[in-house]
Amino acid sequence: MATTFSSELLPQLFPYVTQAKLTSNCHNIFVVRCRGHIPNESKSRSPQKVMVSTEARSTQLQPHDSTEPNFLKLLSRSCKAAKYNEALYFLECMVNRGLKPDVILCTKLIKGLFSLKNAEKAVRVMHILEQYGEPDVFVYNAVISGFCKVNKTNSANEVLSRMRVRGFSADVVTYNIMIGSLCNRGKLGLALKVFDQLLQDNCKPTVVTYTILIEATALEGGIHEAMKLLDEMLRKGLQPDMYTYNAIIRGMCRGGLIDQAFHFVRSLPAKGCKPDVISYNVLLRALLNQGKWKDGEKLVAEMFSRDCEPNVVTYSILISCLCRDGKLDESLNLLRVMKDKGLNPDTYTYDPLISAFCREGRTDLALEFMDYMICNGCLPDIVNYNTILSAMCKNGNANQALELFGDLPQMGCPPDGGKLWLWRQQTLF
DNA sequence: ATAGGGTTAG
Repeated sequence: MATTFSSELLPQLFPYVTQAKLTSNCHNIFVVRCRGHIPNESKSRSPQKVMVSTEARSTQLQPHDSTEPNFLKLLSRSCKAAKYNEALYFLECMVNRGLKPDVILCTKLIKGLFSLKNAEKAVRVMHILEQYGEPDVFVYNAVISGFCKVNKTNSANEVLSRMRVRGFSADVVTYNIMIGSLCNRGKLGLALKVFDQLLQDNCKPTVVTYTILIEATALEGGIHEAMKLLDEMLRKGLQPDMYTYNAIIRGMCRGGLIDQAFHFVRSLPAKGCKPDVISYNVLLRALLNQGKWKDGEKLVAEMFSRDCEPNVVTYSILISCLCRDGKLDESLNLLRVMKDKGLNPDTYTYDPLISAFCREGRTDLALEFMDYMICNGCLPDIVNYNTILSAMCKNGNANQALELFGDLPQMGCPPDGGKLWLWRQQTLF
């Protein structure tokens, strides 16, 4: 089958890549060159990191020896620089010297450690606060949220009882974290039970609570049920915001009710709101999914005229749908247009193009394209790699796939659950 | 200092 893209277009778009095309193992060359830009947190705990600079000298906040570093300041700096392991070290130095830990910094630190997937250390910070400082509900919410995000419900519940034992009761944010987590895992029924608990606990739901439930309900129970929740929150005097309305719009679009979605969007000004770029993106996606390109174009024009300019996601949607319809030339063209407008394509933007090259049986071009994105400051994520790995396996190039697979950890992109999937693919051969 | 939104693979 002939490729649907013109090979002349590539050199114009990717001069750097095509120039290097003839060198073998091009992918790795780019990888090595670009890896230097990957920000890498210093994990150093060496004493020379704990130097006192003049501006780090003692202030009035914490009494300490003037020959000793100001650990509070160092802690704050490390947190700001997202060096959380280092920050934990300074926190430990602080409390070892009898200084009281700062609760706000510790909350940040907990979030940061969870983002490094280090729940254990995050819990250690909570313990330090309990022992040497004064934890508050923000701290416990951060820990509960961290556990919920990695689906450790039991640990989250333990923290919940722990905070209660210490005299803190769950607030609406605590409830929203738990409700949101359940909804994300498709357990709307349980989420609604927790919602009942919230009400019995004479805790007042907020617009966020209802928005979470509306989103999940639109997905599971349909838009009709979701609209009932919208009515309920209005009856309670809660004012929906664009998060809420966009959840409704998305629900309508997902159910194929595009006309109703448009009608709803047109009614927003009367409700004191106006559609934002997300509302438009949802509508655009729905139109293009039905192949309504003319209407899509009109909508994009409206975005410009309504002072709601297309953003990276808008372009990603257009590029994705063009690729789906086999219009690779136009996709590549659009990629250039968005870059000219100063928008930075991300992994979502590039993936449909990678996918399109793969569909043409050109995993070689897909790899080159990946080099191109790396050199444009966008590191491929696991989805991008899986796109290529999958194509390689399908084309019977399992060895090539395995080689690339082996490179993932050093690319700063360790394989996900797709590892199992890869082995499943392998058994086909 | 904490909670909710749009677009990628299989």
